[in-house]
Amino acid sequence: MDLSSSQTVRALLKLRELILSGELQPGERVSELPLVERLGVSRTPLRAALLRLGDEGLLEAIPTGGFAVRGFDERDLFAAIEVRGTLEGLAARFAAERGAPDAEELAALKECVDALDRVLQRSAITTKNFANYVELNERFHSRVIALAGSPVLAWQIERAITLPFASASAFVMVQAALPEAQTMFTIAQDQHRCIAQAIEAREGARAEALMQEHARLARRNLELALHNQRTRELVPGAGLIRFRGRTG
Amino acid sequence: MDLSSSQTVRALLKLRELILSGELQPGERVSELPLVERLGVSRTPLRAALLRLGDEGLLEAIPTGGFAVRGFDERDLFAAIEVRGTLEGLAARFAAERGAPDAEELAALKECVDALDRVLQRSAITTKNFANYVELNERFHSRVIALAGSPVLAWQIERAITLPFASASAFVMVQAALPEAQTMFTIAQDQHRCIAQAIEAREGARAEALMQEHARLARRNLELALHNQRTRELVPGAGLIRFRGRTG
DNA sequence: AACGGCCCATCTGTATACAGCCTACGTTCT
DNA sequence: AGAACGTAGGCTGTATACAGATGGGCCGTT
Repeated sequence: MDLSSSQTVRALLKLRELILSGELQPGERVSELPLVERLGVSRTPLRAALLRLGDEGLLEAIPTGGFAVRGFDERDLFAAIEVRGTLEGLAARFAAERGAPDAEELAALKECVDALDRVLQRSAITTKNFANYVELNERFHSRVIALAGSPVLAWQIERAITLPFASASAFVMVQAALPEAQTMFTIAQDQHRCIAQAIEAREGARAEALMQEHARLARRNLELALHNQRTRELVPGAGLIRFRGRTG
Repeated sequence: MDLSSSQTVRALLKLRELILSGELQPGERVSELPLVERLGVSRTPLRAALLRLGDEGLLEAIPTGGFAVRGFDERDLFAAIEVRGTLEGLAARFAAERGAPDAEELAALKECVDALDRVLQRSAITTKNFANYVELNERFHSRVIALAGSPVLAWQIERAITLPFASASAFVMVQAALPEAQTMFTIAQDQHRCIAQAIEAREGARAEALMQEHARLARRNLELALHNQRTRELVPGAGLIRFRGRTG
């Protein structure tokens, strides 16, 4: 059976989109029957999708049964980013301290940094080369994790970034809309390069610290974005975030 | 509906027990129909349990459909412990660096350390006061996480320790059977005390480092246990572990 | 008019029937 | 005898029917 077009996957994607787009408010109960006709799938695959989103953290179980949309505040976002940075930092350290790192994978990582250099040197990040940057950025992170050589760690990181605003490129789109954009991209890219160097030089502590700081750049982007009415709604899953004070 | 005695929970517990006890071999396909009669539940709650165990990491999805029992090797266990130590270290740092820590929660943490002292000073850890120690140990870890004051971090840690050999007290039972038992308990308890002191003194880096090292004690216990034929089968989920060389 | 109890609508949890697909075994052809 | 093809069995994915429980609304009473 083609899983990529299975009813379960379809329900999962549609439902996740429904939640992230804010059509379902935080705290709101997610009833099955209304969604059955809304998503065009039967209850069984819908339930599977609900269970999955519950594990992902977008939904929380209601004690009496069923699920409700989970809400987040700023501190939750910061914590999620810090968790990702910590785990990716661990991956960077593992990669650096590994006994026999794959020379090919190391070369692939450095190639990735070079490719990012070319994208950034060519021009400012616009919507045109934006997707390209995001893809390279994600590839960089994937390669560091691959170099760590630990399936369990990779799996845990994967689980940790299921929250929409925790992943590495969650705020890149926000970043591009900020006045500080170019500075941020420059700093991030320098961190990419230093991390690759640290891994190659077997400097585990340095690689770890750099990767953690790299994640904190995402936090700074988020802080800037949240204090700006215009960029606020660009944050992924903005509808789930309970802003302090008045809402945007 | 009483969730604690629901068919889904019953299936989940029985199935988890079946996997951890080794009745289902790693790599073996977990078919639904045979389990329906074996567990006495219908396919629907059984499927829910399978999905859940897939998210927990005990099962892995088969590309063509269904699930298989996941296997682990020593490196996987070490990575899982390191991940837990890293996240709990983060929690300890959060707890230490928190703006206004709850004085009551801090007192509860110190009370927990004192209680552990009393258990350890009274006598050697035997099967008698063993459960007591495990409970206090888990309470200590819970209280540090509570002091961190981050629901997202707590949730991520909860998710990270779903692997049976990743949790804080996974190897305590093994530890008690080792010749080095008393030394290990003494060291662990000193770490407990120092972590509490570091949190109280707002020494974030120290609290984090201590908690990480505390987790590495579990790793040392595991290493000792795995090199001993007698203690090897005491490791939780031992049936899932592919030992290097010949099997025990 | 306010409060309490009863009833109904609705929802979840569960069981089961059905359809398509994968796999493995047996048979047949070369 | 070996390989390839066909068939049958079993398995998963999906849909739907049924039961228990829960919560809200309405009506009656005070």
